[in-house]
Amino acid sequence: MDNKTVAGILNQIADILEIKQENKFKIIAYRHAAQIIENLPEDLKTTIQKGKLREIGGIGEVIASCLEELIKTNVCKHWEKIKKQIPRGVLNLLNLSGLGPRKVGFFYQKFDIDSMPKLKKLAKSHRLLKIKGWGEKSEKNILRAIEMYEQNQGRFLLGEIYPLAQTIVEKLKKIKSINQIEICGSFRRWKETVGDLDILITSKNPVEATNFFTTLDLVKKIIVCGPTKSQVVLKNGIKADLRVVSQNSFGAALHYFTGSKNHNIQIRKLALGKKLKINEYGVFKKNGKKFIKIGGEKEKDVFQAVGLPWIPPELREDSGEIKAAQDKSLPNLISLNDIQGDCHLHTNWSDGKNNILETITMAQKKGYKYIAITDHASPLVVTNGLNNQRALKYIRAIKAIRKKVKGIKILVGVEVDIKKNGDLYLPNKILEQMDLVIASIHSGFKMDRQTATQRLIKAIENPYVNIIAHPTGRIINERDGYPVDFDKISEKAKKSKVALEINAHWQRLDLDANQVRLAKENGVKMIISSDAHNVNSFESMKFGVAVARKGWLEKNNVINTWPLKNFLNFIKK
DNA sequence: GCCGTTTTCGGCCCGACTGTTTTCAGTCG
Repeated sequence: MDNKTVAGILNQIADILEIKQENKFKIIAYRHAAQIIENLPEDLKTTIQKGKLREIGGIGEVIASCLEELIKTNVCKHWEKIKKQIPRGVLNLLNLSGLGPRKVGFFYQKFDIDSMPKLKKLAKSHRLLKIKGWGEKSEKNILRAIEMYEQNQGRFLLGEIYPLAQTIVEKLKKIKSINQIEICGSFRRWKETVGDLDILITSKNPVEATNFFTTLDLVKKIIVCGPTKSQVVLKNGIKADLRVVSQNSFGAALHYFTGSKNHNIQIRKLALGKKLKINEYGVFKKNGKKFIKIGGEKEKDVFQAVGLPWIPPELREDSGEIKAAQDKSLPNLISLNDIQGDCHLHTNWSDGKNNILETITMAQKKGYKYIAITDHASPLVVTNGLNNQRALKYIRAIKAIRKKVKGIKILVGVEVDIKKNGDLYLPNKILEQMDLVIASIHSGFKMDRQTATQRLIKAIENPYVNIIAHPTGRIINERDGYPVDFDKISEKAKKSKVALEINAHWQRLDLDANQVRLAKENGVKMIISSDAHNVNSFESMKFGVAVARKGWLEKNNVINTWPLKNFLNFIKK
């Protein structure tokens, strides 16, 4: 049972407790635990084996024993018992916008509604109108929520939303009464997926700003429209919120709407201990019965009020950043400007779009000091991969072109497939002619943990391999990665001077932030690569850097932030 | 259910908007 499944079970327990209207703090405890397990960088099973489960804050006796039971037997008595009380279909209704546990519980008890079709039928029958507190709008909202759910489920990938977000900001910037604009939420924290866009602005004329926003040509539907808060659904299906605050509250609002929720809760708890109140309007000090505002224009006011330095948004996941800030041990995070070279690039020698020279020209434009051309060597037809003969020609071609290029070091590289048995698709006598060898898996994804681990370890042991690309093979929201024993891989990679890749393509982001953090703790070096298949995709680098930042990486952890000499030294084995 | 440099019991973050109400519960983030 993987961590995601376990987290799902904890959330399901919380859902049931909510519908049953149990103690809300119990519910929060289960949800909190679910989030902890979901963000755990290693297998829960490993954590349990190491005896570290009970050391995690937020996991107490009850939940810990439930987790142990789940890992051991795939079931847990408490869960088995409780899930019989509320049908699965009822829980599913909680996914409808505007429907919470009270309403869902009410429908189930009063009308035996346990599925969306039944709920739809009920809303259309107008039977609800006879009940006090329910009117026509409520009925319409239920039907609208079902329609929206059917059209669009789940979160959007950051990379697909990024250009849209930029467009919205550009449009809002044209309104004179709007001063500051910032997209907050998981977008500002650079989460790999975003559920919605939280846009924060300051404006002298909130009504004008709100009207402009809700009537943008990108808007499909208006859901909420108040004087300071509005919410719309955009044409691609994502929700976007606009909040308008005054200038002197901007910092507090920025912090508040950036989240994460759990991070905010921790900060506000600290504030309570100092007899302060923090909300989206500012930091307030208690004076008798009144509260006096003592800050909030700048985001750092919030942190300062609770005795902390400013914490970068990427770290605000309630995963140790507050303690690190208290201990003055926050990492000095890597930034996009630190990247000296991109060493995973494809050209039209395999499945890339541009030729070698066009690729080099783009690298020069980006100001890189070095790059590696790394076309596929693979039996897969779709990759147009190099075989032995073409690989030799390819090497000669790059060498011929690089003679004519100045100011940037061009490395001859290859991304060679790792076969099922862990051997590489090219023989060592060809690999030894490359400056840099990336090994990666492109087929045979269905492996158990031991097989996958062994396959990667064998590749790492090859004396010519420098980098393992997209180490888990996942595609976000499409394909789970193969399960690997991360400790073993890390240990072997460290020993063999092999770097693990952070693949910056926004559909991959592989390693992910939690794995990156674990790799850092394990002392493995990493490399951030765009895996660009055309020159426009060089831009993906920022998403990879974001993953590195979310994984607490500093410059020294990432070999392509190093000067050329040090980089070459690392890949010379 | 979890937690503790005021606590092993008694707390647990905070406010806007909606839809239906005449003062508020439910939902959301």
